[in-house]
Amino acid sequence: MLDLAILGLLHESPMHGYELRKQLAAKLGTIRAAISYGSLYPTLRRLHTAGWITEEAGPAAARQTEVPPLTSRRGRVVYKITADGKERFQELLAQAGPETYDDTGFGVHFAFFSRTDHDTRLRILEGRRRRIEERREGLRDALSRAAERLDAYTLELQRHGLDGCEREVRWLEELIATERSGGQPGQQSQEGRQGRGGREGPVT
Amino acid sequence: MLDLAILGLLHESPMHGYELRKQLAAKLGTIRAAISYGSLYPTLRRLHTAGWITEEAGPAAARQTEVPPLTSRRGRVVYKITADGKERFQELLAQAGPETYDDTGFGVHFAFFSRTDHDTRLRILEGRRRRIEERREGLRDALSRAAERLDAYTLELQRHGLDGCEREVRWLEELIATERSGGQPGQQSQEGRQGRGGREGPVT
DNA sequence: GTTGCGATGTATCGGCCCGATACATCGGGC
DNA sequence: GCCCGATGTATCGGGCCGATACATCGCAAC
Repeated sequence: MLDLAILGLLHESPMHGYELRKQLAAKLGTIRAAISYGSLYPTLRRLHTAGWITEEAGPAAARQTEVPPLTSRRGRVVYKITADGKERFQELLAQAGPETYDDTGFGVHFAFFSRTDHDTRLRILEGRRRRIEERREGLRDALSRAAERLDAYTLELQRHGLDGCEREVRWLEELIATERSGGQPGQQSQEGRQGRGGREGPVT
Repeated sequence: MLDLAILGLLHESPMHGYELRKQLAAKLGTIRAAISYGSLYPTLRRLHTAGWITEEAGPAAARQTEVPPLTSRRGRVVYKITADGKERFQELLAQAGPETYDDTGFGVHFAFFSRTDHDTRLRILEGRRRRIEERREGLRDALSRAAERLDAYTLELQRHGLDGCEREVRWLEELIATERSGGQPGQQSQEGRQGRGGREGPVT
C-alpha cells in the first residue's frame, strides 16, 4: 500500500524522504495518521532495490563533494521514479484485490483517482460500497439480535458505527452516480452541500 | 491495546481462543476488522507469562486424558483471568495516554466504558474530542489553503474526512453532555434519532 | 556573539499485528 | 462412505509503528 502512495507522489515530482512524509500526510491525512520513518525508509530501499526509484545525492550533499567528509556528513537523498516505477504504479493502480476495499487501501487508491481510468474507478467504488454494505448488514444484525445482551456503551458504539456505514454508502452512491454521468466530484449535484473550504467554480 | 480487550472479555467469562476471537469481532467490529490469530495467540501467551491469565485444558482434551495421545491430540485451551489480571485490567482502563485517543485505542476503551468510572469516561471523551478537533482544524486549513493545488478527488477525500470529523465531534459532544448529566447513552436526548436496530425500552 | 531551540533531515531497532498457511476434529448432508 | 464447512490451535514472514539517535541550519533571546 505504501508502495502505491510513494510511487504516486514521486510520479508528480522527485523528493527527499522528509518532504515525502509531509506530502503523504497532506494527501492521506484523512485515512492514516502519518507514515512513520520506520516504514518510509525501509520501503524506499525496497523500491530502490526493485528498480522502481533511484536515489541521488541532493544539493546539500553535493555542495560538499570536494571536501572529504570529516564527520561522516549525511546529505539529503533525492528519490526519483524510474520508467519501470511508472509502469509498476499503473499496475498497482489498476489491480483491485480484497485489500483495495479496506479503509486504508481504498483511501490510497481514491487519492490517485485522477490518474486512474474510468472503468477502474467505477470498479473500485462499487467494490468499496459492497464492502461497507456488508459491514452495515453485520451491524444491523448484531443490533437487532443482541440488543438486550449488550451494555449501553457497546450498543452506542454499534449504533455510531452503523451511522458511519450509512453515511459512507450514501457518499459512495453519490460518487458512483457522478462517475457514471462522466463528471468529476465537487460540483454539487444535490442541495445538501454548503460551500465549505475550497472551490465552487462552474461546471467544467 | 489487545491486552485490554482480551482481559476485558475474559473478565466477563472464561473462554478459548476461537470464541474469544468471535466475541472480539462482535464487540469491536466497528473499529477493527477482526483480530487475527497471528496476534491473538502470541498475545495470550504473553498475558499468561505475565500471570494475568491462566491456561487450562478444556473439556475436549480432558475427555481424552486416559488415552495417551497417539496422534499428538490438540485439545482446546480455556483461558481465564486471574486476580492480577483483573487488577491489570483496571489499571489499563484508567490510564489514558496519547494512544487512548486514536481510533483503535479510543474504540477499545469506549467498548468497556460500563466498567470505567465516571471521571475516567469524561477524561477520555474529552481527550478524544480534542484529538478530532485538531484533525478537523488541520483539514480545514488544508482545504482553505491548498484548494487550487489539489485535484478533484483528493479534494473530495478531504471534504469527506472533514465531514467525518464534524460528525464525530457532534457525537462526542452529545456523549459528554449525557455523561455530565449522569445519564447513559441510548435514551434520545434530542429529536434527531429514529428507532433503528435494537432496544427502545423505557428509561432504566 | 554564543547559546539554545525548533525545524529539517536520515536512519535503525524492538515489537505489535496481519495474512497466509498448516494441521486436526466434528457434525451433517449427499 | 465421503466430503465439506465450522470449530479449533498454532507458526512464520513481513509490513508498519513508536522511540530513539544523530546531524545540520536558521534565528531569536540573552
